[in-house]
Amino acid sequence: MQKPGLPEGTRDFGPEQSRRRAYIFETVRTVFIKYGFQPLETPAMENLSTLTGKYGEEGDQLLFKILNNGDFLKNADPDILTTKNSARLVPEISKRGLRYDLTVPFARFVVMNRHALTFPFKRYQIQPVWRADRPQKGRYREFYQCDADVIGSESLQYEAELVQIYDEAFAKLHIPVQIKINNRKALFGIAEAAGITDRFTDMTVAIDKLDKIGMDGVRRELTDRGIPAAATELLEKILSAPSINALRPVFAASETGLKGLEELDRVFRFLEKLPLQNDLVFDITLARGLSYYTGCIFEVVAKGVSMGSIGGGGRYADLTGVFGMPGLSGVGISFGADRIYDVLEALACFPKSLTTSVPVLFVALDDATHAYAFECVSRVRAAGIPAELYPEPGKLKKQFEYAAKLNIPLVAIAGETEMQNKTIAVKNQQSGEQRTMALEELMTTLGA
RNA sequence: GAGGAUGUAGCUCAGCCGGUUAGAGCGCAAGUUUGUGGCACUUGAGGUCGGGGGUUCGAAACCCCUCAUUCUCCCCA
Repeated sequence: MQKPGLPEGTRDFGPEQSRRRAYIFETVRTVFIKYGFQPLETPAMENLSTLTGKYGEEGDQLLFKILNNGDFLKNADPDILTTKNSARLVPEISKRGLRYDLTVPFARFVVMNRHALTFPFKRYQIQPVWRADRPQKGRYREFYQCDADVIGSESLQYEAELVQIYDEAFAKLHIPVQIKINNRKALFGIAEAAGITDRFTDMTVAIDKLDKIGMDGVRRELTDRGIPAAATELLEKILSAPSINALRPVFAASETGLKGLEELDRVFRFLEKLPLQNDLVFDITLARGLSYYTGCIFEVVAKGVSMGSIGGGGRYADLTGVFGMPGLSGVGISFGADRIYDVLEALACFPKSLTTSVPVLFVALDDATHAYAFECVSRVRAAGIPAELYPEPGKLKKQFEYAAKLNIPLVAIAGETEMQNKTIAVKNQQSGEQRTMALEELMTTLGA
């Protein structure tokens, strides 16, 4: 016998968890559909060549690789085998991997199906992704993303729409959030102003941590990364007055920087007269890791819960270029369903109705009434009402306990008398009240 | 990749410096109640103390190794 277990960072979802997760997916999906996004599903595994090189060096290490089938060592290069160089061995023995996000598979899909698609193409996708990261709080090795992307248009209208989607979905989920927005071009403008465009990535990584490690920490980080003191000083000045208008003079010499501010301005103007239920804030320190972002970038954090970001996204000018279809601009957002789950739990914000499986349980006392109850439960189901019948007639104690444990609010008892009178004794589990009624009345109560 | 923490009953955990038959709460099963759950009481089942090795008269406890889980950093949803 072996002890059962799960791979690190993965989880089972019991009935209640599954119902709660479905609630999150449905809420998000409903909003996606409302904004005209179309469903898409792609395989769990992709060719490794599709995935590698898209997420930076770190990302490649976090990819789950799938071992080739068959005698995969037979054709592997013997030199590589003997040198034990893992990095070089991987392509020899693995040609597929689990997807790391939904955006790259989407780009692959768009390129492969360009003739069949109408642009701008808006798709949503709700599927699991896998990352070989070290699991910790709010971080799993298998987790769901709910993505909405539109590709084939540069209109900033879509940035505004995606903000509305975030706002609407989180309002529906009753999670108060802060939607942060920034623009990679604005970030580049800073680098230009500071004369450190060659250290752009180092710079963004450092200032991204401002709210976490403070200005002193950022200064240290910049110095450690070898950014000159003069540039650091200027950065400090810029970060201390972070509003779109305040940045304009700084970017006087940076065309890209000004363009970034302009784009941000457009997005805010779209939304100006349309009140949001959550905060939309410009945050110049927001950087986001994925290197393919080129324009506006988003991140969502829940207020009052320390959980990292529960959503993120942005615009990428040329995501499909690597697959041979350049010049197609896209913008998208992602909801981190698993973290949203954790936040909803921390906030105790799940609807109570999600704990009930069926509204009524039928119970019987002996074989004869069991048959009668079977008829009753069938008729109730035929009317479209979920219902259950306990499989063992007799001991009512057991049957009532079953109803209590499954949170079933009504128990319908079929006894000798009820069967003869074509009625059913219905007990309300919460109030303890019990009344004998015709089956039709029960169905009416349950809203048939 | 770097560093901490924790592994004892189905679950959550107690078990202090090594010392008799390893405990509690919850849960589970049966009963008090053969047409009525939650409450109460009674009884019962259930443990290779993560695994391996070592120290010792004696190890759940101390040491080493190993496996697993979890948290932090890096990075991210």
